Amino acid sequence: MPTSARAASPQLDNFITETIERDLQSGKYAGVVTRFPPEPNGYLHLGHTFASFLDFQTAVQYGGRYHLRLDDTNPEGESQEFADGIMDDLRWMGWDWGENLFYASDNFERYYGYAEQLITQGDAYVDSVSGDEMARLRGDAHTSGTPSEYRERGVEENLDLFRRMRAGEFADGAHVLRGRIDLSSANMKLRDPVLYRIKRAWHYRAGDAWCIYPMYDFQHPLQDAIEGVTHSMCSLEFVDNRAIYDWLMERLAFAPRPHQYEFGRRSLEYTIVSKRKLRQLVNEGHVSGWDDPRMPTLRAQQRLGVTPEAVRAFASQIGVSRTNRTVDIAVYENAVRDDLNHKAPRVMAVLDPVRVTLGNLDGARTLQIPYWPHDVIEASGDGLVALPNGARVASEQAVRDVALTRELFIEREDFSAEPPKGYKRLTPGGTVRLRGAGIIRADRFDTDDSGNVTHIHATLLEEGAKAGGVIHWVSAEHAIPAEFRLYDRLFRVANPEGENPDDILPDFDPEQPGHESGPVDTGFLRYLNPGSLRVTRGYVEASVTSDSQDTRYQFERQGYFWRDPVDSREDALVFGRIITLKDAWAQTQKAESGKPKGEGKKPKAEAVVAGGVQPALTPQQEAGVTRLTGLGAAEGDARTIARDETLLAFLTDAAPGDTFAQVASWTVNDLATPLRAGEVKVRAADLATLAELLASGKVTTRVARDALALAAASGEAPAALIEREGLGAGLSEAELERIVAGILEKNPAEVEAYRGGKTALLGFFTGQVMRATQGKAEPGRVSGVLKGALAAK
RNA sequence: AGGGAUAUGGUGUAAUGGCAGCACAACAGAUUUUGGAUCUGUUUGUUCAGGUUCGAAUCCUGGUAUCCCUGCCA
Repeated sequence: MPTSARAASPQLDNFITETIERDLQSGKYAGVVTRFPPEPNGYLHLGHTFASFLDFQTAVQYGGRYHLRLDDTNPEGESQEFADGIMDDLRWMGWDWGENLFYASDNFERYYGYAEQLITQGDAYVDSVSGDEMARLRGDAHTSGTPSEYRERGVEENLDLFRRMRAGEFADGAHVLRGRIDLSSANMKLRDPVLYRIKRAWHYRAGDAWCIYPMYDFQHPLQDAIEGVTHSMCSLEFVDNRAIYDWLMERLAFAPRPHQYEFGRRSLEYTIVSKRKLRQLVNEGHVSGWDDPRMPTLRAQQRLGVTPEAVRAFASQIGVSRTNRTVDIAVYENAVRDDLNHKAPRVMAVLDPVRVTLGNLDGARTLQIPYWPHDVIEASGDGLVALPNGARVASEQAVRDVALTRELFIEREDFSAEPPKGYKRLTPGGTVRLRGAGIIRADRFDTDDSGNVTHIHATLLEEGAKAGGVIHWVSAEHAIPAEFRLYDRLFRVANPEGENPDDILPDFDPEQPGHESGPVDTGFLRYLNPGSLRVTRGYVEASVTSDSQDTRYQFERQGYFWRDPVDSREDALVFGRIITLKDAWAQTQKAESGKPKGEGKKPKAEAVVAGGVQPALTPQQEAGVTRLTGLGAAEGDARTIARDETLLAFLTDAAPGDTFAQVASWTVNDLATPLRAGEVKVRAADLATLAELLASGKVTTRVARDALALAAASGEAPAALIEREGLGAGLSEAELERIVAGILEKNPAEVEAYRGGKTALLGFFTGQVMRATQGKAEPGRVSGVLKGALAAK
């Protein structure tokens, strides 16, 4: 149920929601409108999950509206099939955008109108140089661009050419429409970006109605504005494009207008999400298709049997920030397991069978074995648990019939003739519990020529027998044969698109060419995991035949499985493994099998020795340093000031004398940033009295700095400000003690923790006192009084 | 190289001058008719060097590292 999943999602709380809350508070927008804008040229994958979740869930959280937008402005590679696929996948995830479905291609006419408006305003022009020439003229990082000879065409000529571009009078590439912004901008995006290009291509929706198509940088902001989007989120690589976004909004005077916010992408260990590489995997047959359960596409995850709730839980858990990050695959696996644990009834299947004969059992017994373990039953709120068909019943009724017969199968791995230390399953002469059926003892076993165990002869023991472990089993007569597909990670390394110098290919053949010399972009193929799909034939207990096809099970001790929705048939069952159970035994085995010890952790990056070097100063700057230190400024402050025109200029009218050092320090530490932003209204000359007040102990450092910040913003003289606010008056001992007592009373838990030894809380209390006294308390005294008060009683 | 962005345990993310917290992972123990789940506990962190401050992950200065931009893709 999407609704319950939504309710279960924890609140988004990140730098974007902070902005939204401010915007809502200030009344900038009446409500929140977001959009998810995929281009229909491929299928959605786990990476998109994050972006769509962020877009949609943010709107949900603020009671706003979310739009689905197909960003189909480049006909190449786009199709209705992809558009439909995207919509199917998003609906599977539980999203419902109702009326708010948009195709960029529906607005080609409006974009065109805005383009003419820009031309008319002189903000856009038709350029007629070749692509190569345009790239050359754009310049590079240290050369500014050169205007093309067409940049100064008149409005009429531009309009005429643009209309003829639309009319199809020119060949592809003959002309483009460019924004006239700034050819010398350090932001390359602003060097007259292309707005429209001529491209004779069949559009899957617009057909051949257009031979010019708008570029992303032009179309996207307009479409946001047309839809009434308020907060437009995109990934980090669009940071530079925001300048075009803002330019367009300003030139076309949209109000209220949307704003763009960028977030860091999330990639996932052991997966790739590059459209080109995914296509390569499909086309070259490394996987069976876009829905091969090992693929990161949503349709593949759907076929794998992962639930949308799990995918959403994952999306909400990975966090939002302004850094691209790679998420630990364990987070995804945990979300999948955690979701299935309470949804998947337990049944038994033997994937790799070996025959067991219970010599003392004649005839069949029918056992009733519970679908759920005790802990899931206990965790059920209403005391009811589900049957595979979904009906909720009392836990005693949540059972299925399982036949116990003389001939059984158990898992090959659950018998060991030479058990390793700590092995808890069946051994020669040893005992083990058959899940739900009792304890058996292995009396003897047969092997084939190569020593493989072929048959175990065992005895079912009486009640009261003891066994160290429990294994699963099925009746050889009653169980249903089935194929099992055991999926593992598609890649052997966490970062298949990276270098992986430590990687050793499993079957490395130095004769085989291509390891070193292969094209770089196919390098990821060498990291394919040869064991990513293992197929076995075994048996599943007969009870599953009466369950619905989409039942997800936990095959006890094996993992979560369901019928492959494509290949499984009534008379030829195929079960795919959604995910394994966690396997603590495998962990300890791996640990035992002697990995080199002392591997510990990787050494921290060496401290850079040259960390403390100061930049070289020009002779003139050196002279400035000498002059400033002569006036009393500290060496470090002097060096900072001498290198900065703004700070230097500010200090020219500072009073010489005892107060200079303090004023210089404030200039560097408190005023530098607002000074450079041109936001400081106070003069350095006015700061001398403040420095005197501080030096004479009339005000505390804290009050002085608060006054400084206020004065800088307002232009008022700081001394007058202190006078007006009454911040100069000292605090009597009695007043301070009263305030301290009040604070201790208000924070009993912290007081107790402090007395219990958490002395770090002294900082917390100090902060409380400073806040309560508006900084008037002297920190030195506060500490003493606090310690005294906390020690008392 | 010019511009832009970013940096908190193994991984991801909080802490908006005042207790470095949470999740996943790992480890240990308890519990268990799943070597699952659950419960308890533990280990591990502010990129570096200075500075301001009673107090810095947070403010200032400088360094380092990583990513993005120079498509008529999005």
